[in-house]
Amino acid sequence: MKVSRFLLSTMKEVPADAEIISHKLMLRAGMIRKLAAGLYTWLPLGLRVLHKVENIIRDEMDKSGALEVFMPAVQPAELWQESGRWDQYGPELLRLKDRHDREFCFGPTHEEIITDLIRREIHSYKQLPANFYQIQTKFRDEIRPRFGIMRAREFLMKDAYSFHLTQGSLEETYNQMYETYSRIFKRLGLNFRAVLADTGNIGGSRSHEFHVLADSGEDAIAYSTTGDYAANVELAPAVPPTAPRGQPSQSMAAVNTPDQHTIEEVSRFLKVTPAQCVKTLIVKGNEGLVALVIRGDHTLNAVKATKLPEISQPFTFASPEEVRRVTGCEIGSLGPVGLTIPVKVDHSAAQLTDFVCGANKEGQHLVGVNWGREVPAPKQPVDIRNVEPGDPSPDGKGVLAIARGIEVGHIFQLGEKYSSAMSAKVQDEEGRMITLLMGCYGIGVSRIVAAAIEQNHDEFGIIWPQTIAPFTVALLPMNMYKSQRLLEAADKLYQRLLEAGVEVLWDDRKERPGVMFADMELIGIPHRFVMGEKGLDEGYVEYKGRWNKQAQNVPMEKAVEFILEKLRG
RNA sequence: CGGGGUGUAGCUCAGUCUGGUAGAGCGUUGCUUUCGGGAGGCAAAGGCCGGAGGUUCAAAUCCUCUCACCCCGACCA
Repeated sequence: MKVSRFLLSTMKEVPADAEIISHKLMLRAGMIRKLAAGLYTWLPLGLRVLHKVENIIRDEMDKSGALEVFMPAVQPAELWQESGRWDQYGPELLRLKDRHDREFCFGPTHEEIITDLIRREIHSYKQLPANFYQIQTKFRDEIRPRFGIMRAREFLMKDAYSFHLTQGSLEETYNQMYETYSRIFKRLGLNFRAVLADTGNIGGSRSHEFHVLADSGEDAIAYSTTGDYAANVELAPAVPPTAPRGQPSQSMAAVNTPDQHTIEEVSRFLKVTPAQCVKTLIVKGNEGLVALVIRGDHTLNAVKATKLPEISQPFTFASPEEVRRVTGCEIGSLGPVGLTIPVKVDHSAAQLTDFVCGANKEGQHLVGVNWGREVPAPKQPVDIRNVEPGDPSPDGKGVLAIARGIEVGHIFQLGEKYSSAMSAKVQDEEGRMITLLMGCYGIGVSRIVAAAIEQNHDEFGIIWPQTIAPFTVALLPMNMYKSQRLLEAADKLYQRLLEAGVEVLWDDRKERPGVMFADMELIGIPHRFVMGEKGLDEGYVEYKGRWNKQAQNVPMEKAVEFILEKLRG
């Protein structure tokens, strides 16, 4: 490709609304342009990368034996009503009506569609197991689209759905997908980690997420520093303390704590550690309000809390008015002592003796509080906090550390959730109708492009992993339009590279060298040949890898072979 | 959805408080130069000041309404 025939829309300045590095670089490199909130056009440069990602995924999925299909993006409401998700999904589901006033949605995912297809097409156990995938545009009406393509509303996703007669077969395919995903992310040149995950509103049981490790990641993942354990913090269980609760040594007393509301303020004011305090959070339950008590230095895990039978879904904090009605005081002075609503206590908080808590009176806290004395001892402490770095690993090996990750893949064992709701059944060997078991496996294709940039960039721009670079080699002749023989030499090398199947981008613009260098570095082409009159005289081209500090000279006639060698290596 | 903010040239932004003929830098086009790191010079094109209504002799500027976009937001108890 010649730059003069390409749309190279690079920018020096950064559009004001880009926050994270991948968003800035994708805009500056001319990969994407925003149309509206969460909606992006892919320019030719970006699309080349997107297609590379897509093709690697397609290749590995095909190798795994999965079959590609292509389902409609727009889906009839009936199927969603049948699965029950039409009502469950909420405002994230973009709903539409056609001219006959029939209801549709723009698919955020395709469980209903594939299940409908399979129940019509597959009738015998002999056709199982089966795994179908597609690469499709999805739409989720996110509350707050941000970070460019990273959290867009419209995005490209690879989703696969497998069907099984037995749990064993489901597990086999699940494990195979786990391996396939690992190969895909490895080929994409990403530093990633598979972690245990919550199943969210897709439903089902067992689940892993694949995260690209990056500080800008929106998810926190907990992993054992010595063992194999890794899980999304949403899910990672906090190991309950094993030691029995100690004996009280203080008597309870109320102290004045004027204008001290946060744990930090109160603990500093009273000269105790946050871990010696408890915080009381009041949330909506299925029957009135419920108080949740956790240790002052811990944070609530809403995903875990929502799984308690007493807590209503979705997880919602009580409003200040509701809190006042139930406790008679403001948020900021709450405590478990004397509460009349149900109280659920985290394991670590239940372990405390002589602790500090709000007095349920404005400007007062209680010290020397003890379970089983001023407050009923929690009969069944619960796990409702986020794990912290240094907590014991749930598998008993080592302690946990926390890293940030970008979720790029998610695999689930759905079980019968959709197949039973939509009665997708086949006959087994004995002619019995068996409800299918399902697995589902997603990859955020467009998000991967952003994630790859988060992991691979420097002050000059993007540094593409070889396998997804939009072009392999940048060919930069210096002042070519002043030298006919340089132009001819550049053209010759260009043709030779093309014939060798190398994706070369020839900067044939009448630009100054600085502009060419800056552009090619910004758009992240991994290999660069620079040609000048001097090199021509002496029979070499200058080579520099995008990640190299130093350039080197390569004999002109060896240039193609040199690149091919680099690509093999 | 709640709170905050921003809409002026393709991009980044001044100008708005204090009303009086629309600005800069970058980019674009043409010419020029000593042309290996976004260089210099000359010239030019390009804006209903997000939209609608109002106040005024006069509105980018003041008022009202609207639309769009951005940021923050339940782990505070």
